[in-house]
Amino acid sequence: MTDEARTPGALGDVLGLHVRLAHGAIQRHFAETSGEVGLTQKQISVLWLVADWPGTEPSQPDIAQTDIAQALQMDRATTMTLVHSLEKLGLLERRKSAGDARRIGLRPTDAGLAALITARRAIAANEAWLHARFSTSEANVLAELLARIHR
Amino acid sequence: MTDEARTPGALGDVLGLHVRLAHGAIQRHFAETSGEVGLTQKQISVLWLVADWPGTEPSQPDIAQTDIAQALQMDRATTMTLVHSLEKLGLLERRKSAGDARRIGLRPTDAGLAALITARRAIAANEAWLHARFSTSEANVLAELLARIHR
DNA sequence: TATTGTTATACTCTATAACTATA
DNA sequence: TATAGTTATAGAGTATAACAATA
Repeated sequence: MTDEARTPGALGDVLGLHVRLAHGAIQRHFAETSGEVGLTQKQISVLWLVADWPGTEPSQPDIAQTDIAQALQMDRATTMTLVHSLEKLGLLERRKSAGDARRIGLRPTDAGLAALITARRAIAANEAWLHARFSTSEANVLAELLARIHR
Repeated sequence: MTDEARTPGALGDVLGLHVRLAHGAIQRHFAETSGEVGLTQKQISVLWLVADWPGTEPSQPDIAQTDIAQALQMDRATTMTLVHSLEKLGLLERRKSAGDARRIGLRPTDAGLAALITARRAIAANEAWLHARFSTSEANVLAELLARIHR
């Protein structure tokens, strides 16, 4: 198919718009149903990443802001805002990396791990709402196609 | 599949995250490559909607903010910001509807129609970048699955 | 020179709540 | 009562640019 042929003739043909509207719908639904959680999806993503980071062994370096920025495809400054908001809430703590003094390692606090359990439940509920309209294979296809965009 | 079974075990299993990252990637690419256009994707969507509105016949009412809010799934206040920004740029004009004095009909100006041509070219380029990773049928599937989320 | 974190700043998007005018 | 537009306000999210400390 040539580029000409796929030039959108109507607004509804624009794939980017479908992604944007879907994103908005998901955001809205999460905001409306996650009242008790008190964390945004983005904050939860960060907390989740920090908690899942494999470097719990002393030899491995803790996760740092750069790693989060890369994983979630954000600017360093944007990442800082998120990380500091979680620190302010007492959900993660920061300490200088042993190996590289520029890096500041991040670890979830006990409160952070507890909050993550609640938060993941809210994410799971949101996912269930989302998946309700798809078969398992459709959901897998959707995730794979979307990953091609952001990978 | 039960809800239990689809509870995400890792952050990468979260479908909502894939939508969010894909949305971000598209936004970023458009922002980086659309320099000359001077309009955001959202502004272009509004201008496009106004220009495509069928009510050019005197009998039909012009499109109003409420219609845009519904089509793009935005709050009325959010819609206002967008519409006013386009009016300030001289790309569309507003005038009271003949039938219903509460509605303010929107029409593209000549400058608006000219800007839309350039803007649609930028959208087409962004779409081409997006579609480059999909076959035609994959793109159709993706659009359809996303529509199920926001429809 | 490059990387990490930081600060300051700004813009877009989004929404809520309260208001006016009209239906 | 309900709808359309408005205003004021606020909070996310995002990014850029310039800076200090470290590699």
